[in-house]
Amino acid sequence: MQEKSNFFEKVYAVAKLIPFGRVTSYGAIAKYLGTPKSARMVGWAMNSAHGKPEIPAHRVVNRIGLLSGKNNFASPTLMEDLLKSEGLTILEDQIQNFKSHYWDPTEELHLD
DNA sequence: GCAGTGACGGATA
DNA sequence: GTATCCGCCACTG
Repeated sequence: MQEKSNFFEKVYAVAKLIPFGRVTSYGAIAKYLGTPKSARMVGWAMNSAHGKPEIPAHRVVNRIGLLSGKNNFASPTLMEDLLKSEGLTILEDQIQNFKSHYWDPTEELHLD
């Protein structure tokens, strides 16, 4: 099948590469795709990721580690619950020590 | 077909 | 340092 949006496919690919206990930001993925300004589209892509359980959308948060999309999950507490299960600390819908768990695809994947 | 909106982010005032 | 605007691409109304 022809992918209507290659952008989404890339987002999914990166999201699935996020290691356990790590998190990244929409902008980081967008940047990896070469369109750092399209961070919104990354979030939109994650919205489509609902039908793709292999995509850890809960590991994708905004730039400050805020669970901005938790409301979009099956349950608003599912996102933080999953993150907590990965050893992360969530306080007021925000990842504590987010920077330490931050996973940048442009660095970890060694952009070639 | 046009306009508005969206799980964001950076820039400008 | 805080507040507001614009831009990005895709989807819905």
